[in-house]
Amino acid sequence: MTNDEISEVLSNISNLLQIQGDDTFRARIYDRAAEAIDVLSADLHQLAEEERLRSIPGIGQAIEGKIVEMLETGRCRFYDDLVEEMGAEVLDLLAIRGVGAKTAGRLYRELCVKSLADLRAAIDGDRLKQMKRMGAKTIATIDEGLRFLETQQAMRPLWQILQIASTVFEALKNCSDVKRVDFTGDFRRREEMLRSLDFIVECADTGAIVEVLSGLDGVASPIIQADLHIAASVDRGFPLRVHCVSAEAYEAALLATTSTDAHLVRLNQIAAAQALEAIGQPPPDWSANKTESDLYGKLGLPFIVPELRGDANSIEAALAGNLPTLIETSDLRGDLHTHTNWSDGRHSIREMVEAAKAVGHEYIAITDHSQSSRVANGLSPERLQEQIQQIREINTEIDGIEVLAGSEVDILRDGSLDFPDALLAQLDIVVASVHAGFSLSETEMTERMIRAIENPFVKIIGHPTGRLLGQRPGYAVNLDAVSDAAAAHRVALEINASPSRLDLEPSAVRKARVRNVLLSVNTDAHATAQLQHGAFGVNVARRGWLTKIDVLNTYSLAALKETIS
DNA sequence: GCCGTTTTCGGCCCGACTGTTTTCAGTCG
Repeated sequence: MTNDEISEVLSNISNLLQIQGDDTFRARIYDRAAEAIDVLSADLHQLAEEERLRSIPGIGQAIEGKIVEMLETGRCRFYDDLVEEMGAEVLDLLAIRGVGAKTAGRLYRELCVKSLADLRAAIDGDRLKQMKRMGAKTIATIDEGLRFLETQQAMRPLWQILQIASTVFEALKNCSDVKRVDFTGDFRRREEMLRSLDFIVECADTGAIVEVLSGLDGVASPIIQADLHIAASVDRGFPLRVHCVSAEAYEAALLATTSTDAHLVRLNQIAAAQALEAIGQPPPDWSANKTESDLYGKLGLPFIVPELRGDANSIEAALAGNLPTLIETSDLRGDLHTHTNWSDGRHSIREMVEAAKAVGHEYIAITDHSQSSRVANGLSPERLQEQIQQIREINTEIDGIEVLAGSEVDILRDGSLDFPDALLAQLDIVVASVHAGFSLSETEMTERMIRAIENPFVKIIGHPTGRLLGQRPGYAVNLDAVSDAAAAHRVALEINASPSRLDLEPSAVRKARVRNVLLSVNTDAHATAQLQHGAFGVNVARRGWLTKIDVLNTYSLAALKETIS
């Protein structure tokens, strides 16, 4: 098992113990151990071999034993027994905004709520009212949080499906009956939230596909459906579909399955105007043996990339000759939002800088948290001074990359910043973000963010809506007003590339672009490996119609410095 | 369950905010 997997098990143990009503101090120890492993730069296997697991703060004899068991057997019996007894679904309750371990525990023990569905039934059956300290407002908050999760239940964040997606892709590719395979559907359009995982294969034998899928860990109940589709599920009931087609029909089917209905309907209107049969299932004769490019060409259109096939707008733009040349991941020349172990990151400044250099970046900004973010070990003004000093030294010692001294400074409730201007003035770049006080009204939040934008030292607004994919909607804010202010003050809005954020989202990016806002695709990396997450952000940027010049960190170092000076 | 003791049990932790209370319990970042 990997560090991350072991950390997750320990964190789940902590939550299950708390829900069960165990001693909170005992339960929290598991969470602290999970956190300690989460920020650990060393490999647990290595530490175990050297018998140094106990050197990790918060890990004693008992947890050491469980870690060793997991490393050796891939299982933890103590955890398995808890799951056996309580069910794994009770952990889903903790994803609800406003429900922590205490409330989940009371719901579990007093109302026998063991899943989101149980909670829905309890709320609808008015059973929460009977609990102590459970007033109308609290119930409404829980109901609202649950409703949000219910809207997300049929979807999965892209990152959560990535691993199994690549496993299935490789297995299909290696199947001797399969001549060709591609991703299609939501995944190929690079949606950040998927409704299904779709593949298209050139293969005459659907039975062979079922056989391949049956042999894969993490894929459940593959069956052949009518019209050569194979349906299965992955990741607790998430739909997986494989479309089997002939060589002649392959690319027409790829086009049809990649496009949303809106995109395909518009394409077929154009086809109809030329007296051509509609593209669909089965593909018409005129499309046989044509590539996707040929098919668009036949309709008088340039090739439209999958990311822009979510609606018909790209077709209108193409007809008008206004299709943008979209940004590529290779256009990114630096990262302007990263963390180190000075605050809540895993690695040192030097490690982050070396890793950024390995990614191919020309510059990296170190932007640790500011003093108000106490849980994130935010830097005091004194520590920031010290860090600036150290960054300047490292910059002279390391060749081939420029290290910028920065800060991800909190935007306080009133829109003022968490550090005085005199300190911000010493930094090369300031990212300003909201980390607390999410419940302001839209007007207040908008004013708060605009006030931050108006600060002359602020160059980027970090994760502008605060959303967490599938977990938390963004806070109420008027993004049009924020965009206008950002454009006026030449402050960039961030596309936070952290796969669990992807904030701004594509439609907001597109609106910002129309308002002449500069954007910045940053990883918000808290560990060296996360410096490679830029591609997730570029997906969003592409779906938001961005070209290279719309994105601050595609600039050369000189151009960047001029822009942010 | 972990940690650190003038060493074997007693205390664990960060502060703002909210809702349900009338002094506090719980969540969140």
